[in-house]
Formats: sequence, C-alpha cells, structure tokens
Amino acid sequence: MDTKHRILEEALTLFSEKGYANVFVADIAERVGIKAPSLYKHYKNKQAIFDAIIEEMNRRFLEQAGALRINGTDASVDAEIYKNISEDQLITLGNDLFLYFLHDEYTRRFRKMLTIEQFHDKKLADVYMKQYVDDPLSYQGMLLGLMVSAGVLQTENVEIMTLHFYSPIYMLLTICDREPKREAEALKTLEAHIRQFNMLYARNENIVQDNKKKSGRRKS
Amino acid sequence: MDTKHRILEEALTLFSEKGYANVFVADIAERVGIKAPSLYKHYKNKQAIFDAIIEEMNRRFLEQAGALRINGTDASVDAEIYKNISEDQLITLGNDLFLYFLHDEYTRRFRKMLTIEQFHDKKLADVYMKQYVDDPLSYQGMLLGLMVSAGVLQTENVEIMTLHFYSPIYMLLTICDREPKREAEALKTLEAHIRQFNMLYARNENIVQDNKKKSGRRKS
DNA sequence: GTCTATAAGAAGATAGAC
DNA sequence: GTCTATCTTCTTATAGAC
Repeated sequence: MDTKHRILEEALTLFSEKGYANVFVADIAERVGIKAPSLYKHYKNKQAIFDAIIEEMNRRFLEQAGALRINGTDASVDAEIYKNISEDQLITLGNDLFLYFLHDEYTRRFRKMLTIEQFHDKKLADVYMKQYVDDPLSYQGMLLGLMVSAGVLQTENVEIMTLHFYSPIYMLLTICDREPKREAEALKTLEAHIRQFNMLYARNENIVQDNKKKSGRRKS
Repeated sequence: MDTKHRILEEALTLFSEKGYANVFVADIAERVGIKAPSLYKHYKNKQAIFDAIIEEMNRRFLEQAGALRINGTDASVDAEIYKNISEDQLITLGNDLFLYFLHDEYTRRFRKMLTIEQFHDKKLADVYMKQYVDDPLSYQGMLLGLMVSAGVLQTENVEIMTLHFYSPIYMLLTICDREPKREAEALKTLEAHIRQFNMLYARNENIVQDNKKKSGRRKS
C-alpha cells in the first residue's frame, strides 16, 4: 500500500508543476519506479489519481482547522489569548500564517495545482476561494474582531480592517509561489506591513510612546 | 487577413477558459468557422497561435502604459493632478484601475490564461508578475509618493502604504476572476477599502471634520 | 503487483484537390 | 484560402504472462 501513496505524492508534484493535462501516466509511474500499466493496479485511471489528491487534501484541511486553526471557524476559544496581544505577537500571527501556507510542502503543491486547474473545473475554483480567501478572511476577521472588542485595536469596520491585514499576506504569497527567490524580501515586507498595520489600527493608548516621534499625529 | 486575427481572438477565449493543453486546434477552427487544416495557412502550428497572443498583449501593454498610465513608469507628469486629490478622486483612481483590469475583455482573458499557464513557462510567470504585481506597485507607489510629498497623505513608509492600497485591489480582482457574481460585492468592498485607506493615511488637517465623529482618535 | 506487448483513440499536422 | 482525406505521433488503458 506504500506504492499507492507514493503515486499520489509524485502525481501531485508533477501536476503542480505542469498541470494535469501535461503530465502523462508514464511520467508519474517513472517517478514511482514502476511502469505505467502497473499503476492501473492501484488507481482505476488518471482521473482517479487526481480525485484522490483532492480527497486527501480535504482530509488535511480538516486536520489543519483543528490544529493550527488557520482556517478554523471557532475563534472565540482563543479570545483570551488575543485580548492582550502585542505588536510582536501580531507579527508572529502573520508570520506563522504566511510560513505555513508557503512552506508546508503538501499545501504548497496543492495550491499551485489548484491555481493551474481552477478554471478547468468550477469545483476547484470553489476550493481555492474557500481555502485561500474566504476562510482566512473569516477566521482572521474573528480574531481581529476580538482584539477590537478587547480594546487592543480600533476600527469602525472590522471587515475592511481584516482585508487590510490579510490581502498583503495573500499577495506576498502569490509572489513567493511564482518567484521563491523573493521569499526573504517578502518576509521583510510582511513584518513591515504588520508593524504599519498595528500602528494604523492600534488604540491611541497603546502607542503613546510612538507619538513623541510623530509630527503631531494621533495625540492622546 | 481578418481570419488571422479572429483566430487569435477565439484562441485566447478558449485558452483562458480551458488552458492551452485542453484546447484543440479543431476547437479554435470551429469557432472561427473554418476547418482545422485551413488554420495552418494562417499560423505555422498551435504554439505559433499562442506566441502571437503573447506578442499582441505585449503590444497592448505598451499602449496602455502610454494611454491609461496604469502601468506607466512616468508618474511625475501627473504630479500636479494628485497634489490636491480628494477622497472621492482617490476612490475614482482605485475604481478605474479595478474596472479596467476587470472589464477590459482582452486583458481579462489574457490574465486568466496567464494564471493557468504561468507555471508551465517561467517567462509567463514573469509577465504575470510584472503586469499585475510589480508595475502596479511601482506606478501607484509613485502616485502615492507624490501625494505624500504634497501633504495630502502621510506615512513614513510609502512602499507599505502602496501595498496597503493595492493588495486589496489585487485580491478583489482574483476573487472576481473566479466568481464574477461577486463583482457587485467587490465594488462595495473596494470603495470601503479606499475610504478607510484614506482615513488611515490622510494628514490630520484633511480630516478635521471627521474627527468630530471619532472617539477621541486623531485629535488636532 | 509488476512486467511486455498492444489495442484504441485522440490530436497535431500535411498533401493535394478545388 | 478552404476543403477532405490521411499520416503520424502520442497517450491512455487493457491483456495476459510471470
């Protein structure tokens, strides 16, 4: 049964690099170290391999939601943690999110595959949207909402605030997926982004010291 | 010579919906109203059609830069315009940028095609990055920099400010490309984003009236 | 479960008449 | 320039031996 799983691994790698149509069953088999016909003992056909990858990813997404909570929907349990969050902790939050998305080998390859295949199948576009747009916005919106309630951050529109927090992360992610060499630069930008985000949205009381340096802005 | 151009049009439409590998020469020919072999009188082969699309788009990109200036590199000539820009004008700027990217039929299809094919050819990833990430950030960075110089906006880090302005636009664009039905919602979000952006980055003097409504934030 | 041989079919491209 | 007929190649998938 190890071969069955290795087929999935190698197929995902190839699909994420070339797209489904440009990968031949023989390519996958070669990487696994078998001949193409042998592969049909493990999966009915090429499409079945693709479907198994999607299924496997769904399983992992559910795990994630429970463990890392990046896409979880139950932010309220973390309420206490975020009531007194500092700028450094906010940076850590953004960093963890970013690096998980970027470095987890399975999600990275899966995301690239989705990017290529999303227009080919509406269902895949839905998965992409849910996983990289709607769920992160929803979960982070709850976290930031808690911080607003706790008086750490301040805004009249949490939804836009969340967009301001996440969309730069999303954009930096799309950059790194295409040009991995820009990762170091992206991480610097990410930190600068969160610092500035914090400065813009932090309650006055929390940035009293900063004001001494500013030209009369945000006096308290 | 009209047929030659129609081939490009129909090919781009199909490539943007299914990806290069999933479109057959016969599909393109059928849309044009000819048989597949006739198509080879106009283009050497399938790849030549794809290459011609890329070339055509490069030509259009250059035109754009000159006309709409969305990706232009000579923002300084527009300096005077942006020195006294209002919030509504800023919204218009973001709206125009967004709607151009979204509604220009050629760029829309081209962007979707690039999204699908970018990992297949490094050159395409480069075009994508330049057109939808680096150039917009560069040009808008110059515009926003001018507004900072003119005292309309205020920040210590124009680069991050530009990221805060553009990345939500980029993200909303990727949403609409995948789910056109969300366009109306995206436009509302876009306007709210720019209003909040303006509120966050505008110099105090420009938002004196707003402060009356705020809970002690940004007193002047 | 893996192999070789091969069937079945798809898709790109050409030949040559009109 | 467009057509029909056809070639060629590639790729998926199956058959059947080991």
